[in-house]
Amino acid sequence: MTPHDCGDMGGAMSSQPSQYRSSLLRLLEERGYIHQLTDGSALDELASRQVVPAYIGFDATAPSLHVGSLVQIMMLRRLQQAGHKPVVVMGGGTTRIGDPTGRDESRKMLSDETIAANIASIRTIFARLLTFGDGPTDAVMVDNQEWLGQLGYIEMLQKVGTHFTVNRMLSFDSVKLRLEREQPMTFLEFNYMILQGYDFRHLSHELGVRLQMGGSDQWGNIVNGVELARRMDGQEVFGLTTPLLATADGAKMGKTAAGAVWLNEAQLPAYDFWQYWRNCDDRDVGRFLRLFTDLDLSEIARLEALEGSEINQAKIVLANEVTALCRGEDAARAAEETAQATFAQGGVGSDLPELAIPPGGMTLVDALVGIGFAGSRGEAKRLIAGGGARIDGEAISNEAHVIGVRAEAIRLSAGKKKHGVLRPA
RNA sequence: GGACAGGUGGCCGAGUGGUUAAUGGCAGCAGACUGUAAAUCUGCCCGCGAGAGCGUACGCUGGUUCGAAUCCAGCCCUGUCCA
Repeated sequence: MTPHDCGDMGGAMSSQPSQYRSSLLRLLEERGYIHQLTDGSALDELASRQVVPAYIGFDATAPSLHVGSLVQIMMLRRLQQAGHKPVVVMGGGTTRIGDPTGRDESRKMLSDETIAANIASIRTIFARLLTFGDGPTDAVMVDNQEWLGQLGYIEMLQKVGTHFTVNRMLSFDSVKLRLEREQPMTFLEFNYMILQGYDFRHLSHELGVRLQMGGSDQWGNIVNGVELARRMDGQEVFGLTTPLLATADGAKMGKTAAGAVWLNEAQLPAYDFWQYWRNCDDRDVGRFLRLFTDLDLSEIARLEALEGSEINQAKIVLANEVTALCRGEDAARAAEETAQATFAQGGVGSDLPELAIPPGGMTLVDALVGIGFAGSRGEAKRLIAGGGARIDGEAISNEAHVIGVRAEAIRLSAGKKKHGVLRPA
């Protein structure tokens, strides 16, 4: 089944000239997006001959996607850059089922209103990175609830169910994993792969979509769709997956201390978003520049060759570029200026979180909690005891310390990276 | 429907009457070292309280006991096997 790769999660930059002729596959290959492909040469052929409408499905479980989905979003951008048509499929229907892939537990059910609101919110990030419209290579967004919601159960069993054998379904990783770990998998979830396969077939049939892309964990689901389209319509369609995006130290991408790295401003301020990229592992810089920025490969090669502390220049470029793409130029500039003022000059920047001090002053503990650097008073005290709390750069070890009101801004820090500003109310 | 095994802190996983806010690992936070990197070492890691302490917590509800995550009963949920 899922042909696992040989374990090379790195850039996989092939030194030999590309085997592909189409600008699409060349572009995707040289920037490190390709992990597996169902039929490379046939797709290459198709892409060099016509506009290929291609889709990627996204979940609607939260009001924002996070960095883990950015590879897929950027891949749609590349697709459009190469002259093809991106189709964004929102999983309004499948979110009601819950993708069991990589999960031990069933997902909570979301209400229709929540799902609709999530989709509306997620739409904003796509609007930044893709050009939508009615033209041949303009992006479109559809919600699979539109067709899945129509499907009657009997109809579904007859049309789609006959093409799946339980034997095969049981052999899929997503199912096997649950069974092996003796975790429950409901019939509802078991059907997820059928519905996702049906998505592909539907889009192929109705919109002429020829390619589905996704993360490497989606390989099984994608292949199901490829086979379903062939069986139901005799139509050849293609699948392509990206490498699993782990950071160099092995962590799944997109999670940090504070939680997921959200793409939407409402879920994560631009300054924090910028910092996420600024703080990436040295080893990830080149790969991230290729995947997440539009910079020329020659420029990227120059940046990633920087050694020692010089590499920090590349990280700043990375942070600026990605933030500009996802949040806009202004947000990127403000974040960089704030970082410069805060870290390089030891001052305070305009983008830092702020907290007003009441006339009578306030305790350090309350300030740390109030500004969000500590989740509880106890946590704030531990931070102070551990020597991590600083006022104007000076560590304060007294738990009962009271911050007085001053005319100028006071710089409050928790550790070396989290900084905030206190101002008189 | 039956037999058996289970449900512990963000996750994994010990603990089978008191010294258990609960061993250990992972994740996370902070300190040292650095380059706002990695690796390493050290400390912290339920809430409230300055503190003694208090409050909550080991699926749910009740019970036994001076005392329960630990014993008993009922219920809910999960897995394995059987029907």
